[in-house]
Formats: sequence, structure tokens, C-alpha cells
Amino acid sequence: MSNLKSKTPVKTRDAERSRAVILQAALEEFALFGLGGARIDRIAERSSLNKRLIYYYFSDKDQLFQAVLEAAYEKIRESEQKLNLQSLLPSAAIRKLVEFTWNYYLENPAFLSLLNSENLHKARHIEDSPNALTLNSPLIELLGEILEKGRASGEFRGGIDPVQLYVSIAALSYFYLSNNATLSVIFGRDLMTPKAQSERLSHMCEVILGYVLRN
Amino acid sequence: MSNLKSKTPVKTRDAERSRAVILQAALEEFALFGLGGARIDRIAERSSLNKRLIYYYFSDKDQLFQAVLEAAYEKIRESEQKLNLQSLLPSAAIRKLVEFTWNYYLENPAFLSLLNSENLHKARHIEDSPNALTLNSPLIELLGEILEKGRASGEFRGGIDPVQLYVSIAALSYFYLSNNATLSVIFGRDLMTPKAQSERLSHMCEVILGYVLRN
Amino acid sequence: MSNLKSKTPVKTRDAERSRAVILQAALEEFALFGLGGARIDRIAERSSLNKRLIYYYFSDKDQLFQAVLEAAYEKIRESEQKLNLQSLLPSAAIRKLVEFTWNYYLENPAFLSLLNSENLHKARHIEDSPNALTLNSPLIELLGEILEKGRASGEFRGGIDPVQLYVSIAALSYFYLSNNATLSVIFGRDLMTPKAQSERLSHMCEVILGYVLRN
Amino acid sequence: MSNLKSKTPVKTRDAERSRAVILQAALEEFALFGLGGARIDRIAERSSLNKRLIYYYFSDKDQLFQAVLEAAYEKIRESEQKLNLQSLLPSAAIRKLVEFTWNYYLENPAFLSLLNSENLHKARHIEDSPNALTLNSPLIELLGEILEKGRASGEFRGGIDPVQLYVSIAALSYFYLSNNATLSVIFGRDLMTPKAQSERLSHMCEVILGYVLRN
DNA sequence: TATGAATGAGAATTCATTCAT
DNA sequence: TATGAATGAATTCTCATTCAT
Repeated sequence: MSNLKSKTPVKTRDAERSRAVILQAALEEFALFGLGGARIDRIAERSSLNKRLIYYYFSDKDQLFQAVLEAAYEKIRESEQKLNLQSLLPSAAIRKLVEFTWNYYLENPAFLSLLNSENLHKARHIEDSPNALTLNSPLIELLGEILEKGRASGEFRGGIDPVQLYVSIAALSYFYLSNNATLSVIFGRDLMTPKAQSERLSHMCEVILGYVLRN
Repeated sequence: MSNLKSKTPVKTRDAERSRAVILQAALEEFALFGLGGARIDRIAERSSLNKRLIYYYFSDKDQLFQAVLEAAYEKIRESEQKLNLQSLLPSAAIRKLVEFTWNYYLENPAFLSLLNSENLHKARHIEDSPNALTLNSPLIELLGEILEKGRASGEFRGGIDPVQLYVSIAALSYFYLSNNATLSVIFGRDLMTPKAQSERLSHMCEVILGYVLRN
Repeated sequence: MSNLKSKTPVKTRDAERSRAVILQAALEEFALFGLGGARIDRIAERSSLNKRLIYYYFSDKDQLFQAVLEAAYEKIRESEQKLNLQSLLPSAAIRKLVEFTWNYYLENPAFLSLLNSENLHKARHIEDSPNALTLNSPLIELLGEILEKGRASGEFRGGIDPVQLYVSIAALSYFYLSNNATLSVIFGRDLMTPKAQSERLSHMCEVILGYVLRN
Repeated sequence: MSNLKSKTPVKTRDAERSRAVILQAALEEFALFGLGGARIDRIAERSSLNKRLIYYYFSDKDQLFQAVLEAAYEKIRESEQKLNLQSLLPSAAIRKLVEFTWNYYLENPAFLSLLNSENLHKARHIEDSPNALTLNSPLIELLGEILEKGRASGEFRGGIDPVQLYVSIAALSYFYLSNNATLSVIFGRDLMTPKAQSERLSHMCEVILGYVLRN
């Protein structure tokens, strides 16, 4: 085992690795400071790589941001696909989606920050990102099937738009976590204590299930 | 009285007005580009005032941002207070709050953008903004009373945390509008058509009322 | 005399002066190194002014180059207008134009270098320089009149295109001076000694006058 | 012999060819952008060869420029030698030299651009180019003989310095073509139409022959 | 002979901020 | 109160060149 690792030393001249290291460093930097506030110099430092190399691989700041964004979207889509919602009962599936969304955002605050930046910039980076377009469709389709299954069994109410539901599920977690800093100040209470977190999760499940369930 | 005004022409030596003009220009600039992306030069242009004056009134970029933020919070609080929710039946009050939140965010996109920036910066500007702290309390208190009144009358379920509810109401509108750009790209449909807007509002009312109402 | 100067001290905050100083420094730099080889830093040093100020007045390197070019053209046009060729006999006028051209180029090598740079860049800077277009017309017109006068008196041959003649007069001096460095190496003789210079001037007069004079 | 070549496919390990390809690519790049503006990266692209190889063959940008310049001089000298001026009558020889010069410059604009660059750099590259020095002598000598032959036959005037004449012949074509961009803008007419070209050639022949011919 | 990866020094340009009037 | 002029410190990006294979 350990000798396996020694057989593959951390190569210096490894394009794949360098690209990945830069992407990770850039993700952190963009998440912390936004697109405008991010500094290429700091990304170079973070990645312990030469600043020039960033331009070598990504041409400029915007294209770097785009690459980071694409990677972030791919990552969440992969996680979503591992959920296997189709194998669950409708209400369990919905609950699992709410929980997954919450946990994913909680563990990947950089993703939220990235999306905020991208929205500030009117989505211009994803717009010309070829694979972005079809990224969400599978989940929405699946959600549609779940809603239909639940409705057929009489468990769920009818007429629910899966996009609206998906947006609402995301919204409830996203807003709480993304705006946690200002909300905590304004309400004068720490919204990130373990207790607060579990209360939020319960609340969201109640809201969403209260909505989809027939009564 | 009226001749006082005619003696001081509109564009000169009117401190109050200059301050206000700068604040408005800064609001637009910060909303469009974020704190990091905003340019003092452009704020000067937007306000057709001298750049130096901005420093005269607001000392530096951060304090300017803070002033803009405070003004934005004040404005929404004022609007909230005009709602007169206490005079309505509980369910009508809740519905009205949902509608108000949606409409306010819709009409004041700069406010959302500002909050995103402030959250990116960990709320450091409101933190030392003396009046920010108590800003939300009245509404939360009122919401608590409404929930209690509804519960007492048997219309509402019990055990609802007004803060959670308030956050969720805000979340549903905020996320949809703030992230509209990326969502529209990803779902491949324009979320801001009049039809899409009214569908969203209906959906949100159903979600929130579905949650608070006993059955 | 000397107290005149003390009455107008070198003001620091003098926009006109700063602009002029930058233009002069830029002229020298561009002449020495071409557009691509010129360094904004060195222009700042040359002018003992802040680099930032260059951008303040001229926006970017290209616009600075354009401004320098325009100034250079204006200067030679002014000098040409002082020639008063119309008051001379045709052959004297032609000779004077040849001599003037030679001397002007000799004393303003930066002008030649600037034109070379501009031609390397396909004249893109003068192209959108509003006043450049009509700059040469007056002289060409005057030259046409001189040629006609000479022809009418039987002194000059007919059918001479003033533009062709003007270009040829310029060419004979320009090429010699602009390409002096390579020519001197290739011919193995210094083309800039006083003797060489006066020989060149004689030669050019003979060529041009030999061409325009009837016999 | 022939099978040796077939064993080495066209694109690999052919040092001679690679050198030549690089030289050609560099010629184009230097001609388009000058020495300062030329980019090693682009030369690599143009030659579809690796950037590293350029350094392998030519050490650095300056030496590459020097090699390009030498090749360009060699090429024009070769062409000049094919003219066989000695076999012509003096006036025909002069006319042919004017025409050749014009056509050569017309067909090799890169050569002109290269010389401009070299002059901007004070001829420092040819200076230490061993073969450059004697390059022009044969033609000048030949021109001297032609002039003498013409003078002896009474056709040409006497006292013409062949260097001056050669420079003037070059000047008339060079300036027109090299400065065509700015001249076209300033005179507001396209100097490169077929008609304009042939007019220029006629004019130059008249000027030069008008000068050398006795009357 | 050939090439992709990597880099330090430098270049243009930007930006918040201050000076002088 | 108002403003044009001036600046130092960054910041993005470029470029010739070298390293490792």
C-alpha cells in the first residue's frame, strides 16, 4: 500500500494535477472574495504554483471562474445522481432530497458563494458553458416521476410543478446558509449552532412535506 | 419658505441632496457589481458629482457601502411597517406578508444584490451599524402574535417558530429572484415572464399556507 | 527677461503643461523604440511625472501614440505653411520645398520614426484621427499651382501629378535619413557627415529639378 | 540516397527543413509586427513547430531576427544578380533597375518592413553579420560602369555618384510602398490600385531617366 | 530532434485615495 | 461645499526563456 504511493511520487510536471490544484485553489478564493475580489496572486499562492501557470491553463480570470463553476456543478450533479431517489417511496424520496440539499450546501459553502457571484454577473459564465444547459434536467424529470407516483397513490396532492418544488427546496436551505451572516446579526442569534441547524432542517421538512402531502 | 429654496439653486451647495444623490448612485453601482466590483469613479459619474465629494461625505468605500446598506434596510422596514398586518385575519396576514415580500424583492432587486454582497463579506458592515440590530425584531414579534392568534382560533398548527417562518418566506422569493439568472439558464426557461412570476407567487402562497394551516 | 520666468513658476498642477510634457516624452520614447517597444514606465520617467497621469490624460498606449502622431503632423504642417512658396518663382519654390523637406526630416528624426511605426500598424491611428485627413491637401494644391505656373511660363514640363512629385520629394530625403543606419553599414560609409549631407541635398535638387524643368 | 529520404518522413527530424520553416514563419511575424511586436509563440504557431525548437536553432529572438534579415538580404542580392544589367544599353539598364526595384519591393513587402525594423534598431543586427558588409558592392560597381558607359557615349550626364543614384532609385519605390498606409489616408486615395501602381512606376522612370539622361 | 510544462521579470492598466485650489 | 490634478500600490496579464523528458 504505502509503497504504491512511493511509486507514484508527486510529480512536478503533471499537467492534470496542476490543473486540479489550481481549480481547487481558485474555488476557495472565488468563494471567499467573489469574482471581483479574488486575486490571481492569491490563487497562485494557495496552489503553490506559479501565477503564470494559471494563465497557461485557463487564459484569464473569467475562464478560470467558468472552469471552477463547471467543476462545481458537475460535482453536485454527481452527488445528486448517487441519491437513488427512484428506489424510495415518494415521501421518503422528497424528504431525502430536502436533507441532501441541506447537507450538500452545508458542506459546500463555496458552491453557494460561487452561485451568488455567477448571478451577480448575470450567469454569463454558464451561459456559454456547453454542458451546463442539460445539467439539471435529469433530476427535474425524476422529481416529476416521484410527484406523479405520490399523486397516483393518493399520498401527494396533484398539480405540483417539479421545477417550482425543486426551486423551493433549494431556496429554503440556500437562503438560510448563504445569508446566515446577515440573518444572524439581524436576529441576534447564531443560526449555525448544531441545535439551530437541526431545527432548520426539521422546519424545512415540515414545510415541504406539508405542501406535497395531500393533507 | 418657498423663496428660500428658489435662492439656493438645485445643483449647488446642497449637502443633503448631494449625499442622497451619492447614496442612490452607489446603491445602483454596488447592486450591479458588488462591493469589490464597484468603482468609485463610476459612482461619481452616476451621481454627476465629483469623486472627491464622495470621500468628503463618506470617508471611504466601505463606509459608503455601509451607508447604502443601512438606507436599504431602513427602506424595507418602513414598507413593512405600513403593512398593518395586525389588522388582518391570521391567514390573510400571512398571505399578505408572502405577497409583500415577493413584490418588494421584485421591485427592489438592488436590495437582494446588496445583501448578497454583505453576506460575502460576512456581514461586517451591518455588524457595526448601531441601528441594524433591532431592525427586524418588531416584525418577528408581530409574526409571533399572528401565529399565536391563528393557533388559538384553531386555524393554524402550533409550534411554529416565527423566525423560521420569516426566513422561509423570505427564502422562497429571494432565491428565485436573486438566482434567476442561473436558474433560467439551467432550466432553459425564462423565469421572469409575467406568467412565470404569477405561478411562482401562487406556489409560494400554497407552500407557506399549506404549512401554517392546520390541515 | 529672467524675472519674467520667475513670474511664471513651474506650476505643478497645470494640466496643459503636464499634457505637453507627457506628449514630448512619449514622442521621444516612441521614436526610439517604436510603438511596441516603447515603455509607459520610461515615458513617465522621461516626463518626471506619474505613470498614472499618462492614463489620466491619454487613456492608453494607443491613444497616447495617436495624440503624439497628431501633434507631429500638426507641427510639420505649420512649418510647411510658413514656407510661403506661393511668393517664389516656380523653380525656386520647388527647390525650397526639397530643401525644407530635407532639413525638416534631418532636424526631426522622431517624425520619421513615428511614421514608420504608424505604417507598421497600417495607419490605424491616423485613420480615426479626424483632422489628419485634410492635413496635406493645402500643400498639394499649392504644389499643383506652382507646377501649373511653371508649365505656363514654359519653364516646367507638363503633366506632372503634384501628389507623385510630393511623394518623390519626400521619398528622396526620407529613405536616406530613415534608412541611414542600414545604408551606412551596407555601403561601408558614413552617410551623415556634413559632406555626405550636402552631397545628398545637391543630388536631390538635381534629381527633382532635372525632372520638372523642361530641358 | 533516395531511400534515405523515404525513410525519414517529411515532418520529423529534418533539421534543414525545420530551420527553413521557422525562418519563413519568423519573416512573416517580424514583417507584420516588427521586432518588438513579434511573438515567439506566434512564430511557433505559424511554423507548426514547437517553441522550444526555435530556441534550439536560433538561441534567442535577436539572433532569429538576424538570421531572417540575412536571408532576406541574400535573396534580394540573388535576384539582383540575375538582372544581367551589363548586357543592356545604359538607359535600358537604368530603367530595368528601376522596374526591378519597384517589383521586388512590391512582391516582398516583408523585406521593407524588416529593413524598417532594423533601422529602428540602428542596424545592430547587420552590423555583426559578417557577409552583410560586402553585399551591395557588386551592384554599385556595376552601376558605376553603366553610368560611365552612358556618359562616354554622350547619352548620360557626368558626375553621377552611383551610390546616390542607387539610394534614390530605392527611395522612390521604398517610400511609396512602405508608407503606403499613411499616404493613402492622408491623400485620401488608394495608392495600391493597379492604375496607381503603374502611374507610380512611370513617374519614377521619368524622374530617374530625366536625371541621368543628358537632356 | 522534438515537445509540453513551468517560471521570473516585466508590462499595461486599474483603483482607491489624497493634494491643492 | 466643490473640483480637477496627482499618485502609490496593486492587479491582471504578457513574454522571452528554461526545465524535464
